[in-house]
Amino acid sequence: MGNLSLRDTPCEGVPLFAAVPPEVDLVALEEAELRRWNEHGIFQASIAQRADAPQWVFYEGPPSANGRPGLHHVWARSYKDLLCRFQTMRGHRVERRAGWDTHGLPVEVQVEKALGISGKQDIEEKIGIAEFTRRCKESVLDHVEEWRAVTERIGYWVDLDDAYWTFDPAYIESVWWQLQQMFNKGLLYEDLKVIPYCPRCGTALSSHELGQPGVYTDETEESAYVLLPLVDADRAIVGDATALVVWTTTPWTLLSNAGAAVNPTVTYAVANGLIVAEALVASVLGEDAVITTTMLGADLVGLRYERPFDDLPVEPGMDGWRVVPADYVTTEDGTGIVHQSPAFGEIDRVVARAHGLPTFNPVGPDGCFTDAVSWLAGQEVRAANSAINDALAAKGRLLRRMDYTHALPHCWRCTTTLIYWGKPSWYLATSTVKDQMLALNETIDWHPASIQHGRFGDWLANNVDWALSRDRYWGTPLPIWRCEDGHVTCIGSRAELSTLAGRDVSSVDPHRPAIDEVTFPCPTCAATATRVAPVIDVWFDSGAMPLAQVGYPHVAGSAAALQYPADYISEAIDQTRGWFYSLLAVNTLLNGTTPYKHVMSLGHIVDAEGKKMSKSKGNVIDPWEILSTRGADALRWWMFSQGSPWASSRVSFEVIDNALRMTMLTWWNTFSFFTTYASLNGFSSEDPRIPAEQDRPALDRWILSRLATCVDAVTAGLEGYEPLGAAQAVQSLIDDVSNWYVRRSRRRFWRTEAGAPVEDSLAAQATLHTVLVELSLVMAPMTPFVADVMWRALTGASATESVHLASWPEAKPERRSEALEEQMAVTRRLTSLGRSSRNDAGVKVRQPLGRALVFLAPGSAIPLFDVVADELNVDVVELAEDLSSVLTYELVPNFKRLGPRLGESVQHLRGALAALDGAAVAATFDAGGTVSVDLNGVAIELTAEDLDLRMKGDAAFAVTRDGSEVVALDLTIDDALFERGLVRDLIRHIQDLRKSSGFEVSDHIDLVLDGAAFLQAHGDLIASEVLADSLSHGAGTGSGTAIDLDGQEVTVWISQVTGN
RNA sequence: GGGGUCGUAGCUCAGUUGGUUAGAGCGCAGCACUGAUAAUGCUGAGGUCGAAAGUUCGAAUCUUUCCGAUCCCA
Repeated sequence: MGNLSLRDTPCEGVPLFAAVPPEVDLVALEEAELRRWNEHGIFQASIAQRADAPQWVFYEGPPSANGRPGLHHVWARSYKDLLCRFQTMRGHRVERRAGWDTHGLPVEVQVEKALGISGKQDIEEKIGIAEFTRRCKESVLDHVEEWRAVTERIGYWVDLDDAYWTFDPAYIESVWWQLQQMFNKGLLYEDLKVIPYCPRCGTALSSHELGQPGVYTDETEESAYVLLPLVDADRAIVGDATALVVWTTTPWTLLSNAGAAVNPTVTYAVANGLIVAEALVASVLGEDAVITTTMLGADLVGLRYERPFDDLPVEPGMDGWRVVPADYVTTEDGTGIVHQSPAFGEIDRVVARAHGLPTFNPVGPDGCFTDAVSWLAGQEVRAANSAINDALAAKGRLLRRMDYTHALPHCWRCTTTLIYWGKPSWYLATSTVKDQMLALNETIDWHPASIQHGRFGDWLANNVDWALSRDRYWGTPLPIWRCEDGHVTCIGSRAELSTLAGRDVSSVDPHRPAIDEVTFPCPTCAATATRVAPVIDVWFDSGAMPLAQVGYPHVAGSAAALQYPADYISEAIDQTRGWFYSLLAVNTLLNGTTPYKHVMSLGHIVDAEGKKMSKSKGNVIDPWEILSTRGADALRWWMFSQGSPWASSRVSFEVIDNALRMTMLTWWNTFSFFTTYASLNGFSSEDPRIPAEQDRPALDRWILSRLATCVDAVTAGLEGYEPLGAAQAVQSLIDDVSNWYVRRSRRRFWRTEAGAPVEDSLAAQATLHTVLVELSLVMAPMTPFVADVMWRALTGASATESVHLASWPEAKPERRSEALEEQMAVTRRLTSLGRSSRNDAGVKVRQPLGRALVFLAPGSAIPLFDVVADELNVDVVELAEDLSSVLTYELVPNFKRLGPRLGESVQHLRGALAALDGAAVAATFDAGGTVSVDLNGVAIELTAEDLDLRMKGDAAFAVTRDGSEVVALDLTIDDALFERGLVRDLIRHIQDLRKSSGFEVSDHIDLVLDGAAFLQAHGDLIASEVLADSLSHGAGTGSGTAIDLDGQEVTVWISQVTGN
């Protein structure tokens, strides 16, 4: 019977499947898909078709476009895209607006480099602020193009044409308005900020500059143990103490002393009339010092003392020179009491602010004492240490002076030793909303969960006010104007500024320097108010993004366009103190709510050695190297399937190729296999003869159950922000489809067995079709390109349609059968055991065997015996019931049940069970009985559930065992079995010959065999297996092919049947 | 120096509330299949779960300390 006669009759109007080759050029495929998506506006359509659907809000954390996008950016962008695509298919409207973080020091530094200049002086004098900020903007725009290209190429769907830009005037005005809200609540204030400062260059150094090699080198300074005499102290607490002792390595800061800090939980002692931490008495006061009293630091709080120097005038309301509590104080060194000078130590400043200590700054920008300290005026501060110690000694306030060597930072430009110096700065009072932020943090769903109370929670708990101002150029200008009398006005828009200025400045560039030129009469005193110099921290820009991206509230329609809060944000873990924090801080200050509900905090991409990628190490992988050779889906799939998103991941071409081969190409091959035969058979998924799913063979129902299980797992994984579980579920399904379902079903696709019912083949094709269609749906968010190509090929969709416009597959509980899945699992385990037996016995699968005995644990699922038999090439598989002759049971306690009941003695139970006859126990349990076992003299009753019965032992068979499951192969090979083995061998050789002769798989042949007379009895089998229309024995014409069948020579002639 | 995360097979990584047989892929060794074929599959070897102590009847899993890696901060 010819193949054509077996063709299904195609349904009208339903297109046939085109055969797809197994080789695939993913890069070309993806590029074609990108063009198609663009041409037909698929992304826009995916949002537009859900115009009335419930929103699922996503915020794009704006990348700072000051460099080329690297692989780590692709990493984060892939996870963003993943969930946005998923939630879209789930039926949400997911608007995604791109955003660019455009301001900031890194941009300025890059422009400085490009211009060959360095430092603020150069910028102002050589270039001018106007030209400089113009160049900064230009530089950002340059890089955005590269970002755009990568973003599109990886399939990250985000609206790049309607992106928000932090330099946009509407954005800046929204930032201003948000700052004004905070200012009006008294949350924006000016105070000193203590910064590492180079007195020679007159500039602060950034932490980045401090991180340069060679910046920290050892310096020796004259440190001092200083007495602070107590004033009006309560003797009940301090006993005979007369003074506190503090230690400082910077005596020059004593002029501005404002308080002394103790740790409230540390024990302090009075010895020789002086107070120091008890643990430090010997090191400060000597081994022979005698302790007369001890007390907790908390007891000392509030004590007053005489200030060491009184050069600086005390103003009304100042309340200093007392003991305050501070948890950071330790007894590692010094005296356990720490001198506080808020203008010269950042911790001091924070402590002082918390406890109302005054601040003095007698040091000028040149690093020298000012005239406020007449006897030191003009002296460089560190050089004055010795004179200061002399003065203390003269007053009897110096306990000890000594040289002390420690590492200090130096200016990388001029090697001058840096000092920590207080500079006026603007702060946001975030610490006033610390508890609120902590409470909001409890409502945020973090992935991984450890961030919530770990890195992020810790960071919030230690919150200090946000130092907002930056003395730079390219940033959002701080919207504060001040007159000579110090009256401060905070504006919220250019319109407001116009009103104050009495002229229209609503189209003035809100950047420096243009905005600096706008002045107005102070609303309080009418003196001229000018803008204060600083710009704001770029992190505020990004934190203000939920409102600012729509220009709220000034832009018309912005209130309606607001999307707040976000359901989902995702960035790398370094954003914990960056964007994750700035978003929460800004919005807590503004309206007391969290701006995001779910966060995915990603690990870093590192190189194959686990080192962070950096330009200086030269180990950076350019994303294009992968995108142009393996493609975006390969990269994405590797990311999602390789491991936890939050663990750092080692990337290399090797691991990506591996992921590609293992799953993507297997998947494609299965797809190709399906289309090959669907095309050949003229299959239509609408064919009315296709049996209903529940009427299909077990193998079909099994893979459909596995499919439903997989869909459920992917849904749960992506709904739960745990993509790894989703990817693993797909991976395992693809493996099951390819390596079990297709392999077991191949003959059903061939359609060559004359007697086989067409329904069976249709069932197989329809089943595989369903699996592949749903697989393309669940893979769509992960590998959007391949999924779309497959989905359209499988559904006959046109070029304007897309899997990304489709709905997520529904859960189909009716398809799932745990029992069937377990049955198949047992089947596969037994098959594996049987193969192991064959391996051990050295009997190849082509050689048929008579029977296999299988043994299962009581209550085990029953395998599909015919499948096991077929896989193992045995005639029968028998479930053996009485094992006592060849096998026995090992009785293992069910620890989970018995542990709590028996306690410690459970450990002896296993030994006690050895005395029992396993087979007898099994029989008793089967009959519903219980057994009694003697455990250390106590009789214990055990039920079937209390014991795990495992097979053990061996027999005259080839036996392989794993746990309770055993396969014993009967190795007896009689003449008949042996002959059948030879026939299989011959068939294989003929198939080889067909192929080497260039025949198609569907070509029919005429076959002539000469030799090995026993073959004549197997003619029908041979003929049907090799598609022989005729088979004759005896010499053929021409030269045949000689085949050796275990010593018997057979000569074979084949020729193609023509005119069929 | 402080804090976070991580240490599981030669390599890259899973491991669901603690349960007595710790898994996968790659690599390696052997074998099979030959109608998805320069493809694929199977079988196997390989682990004192970084170290030590503790909690527990029982620890890869919980606690503490130490060692190492890495990130953030100073």
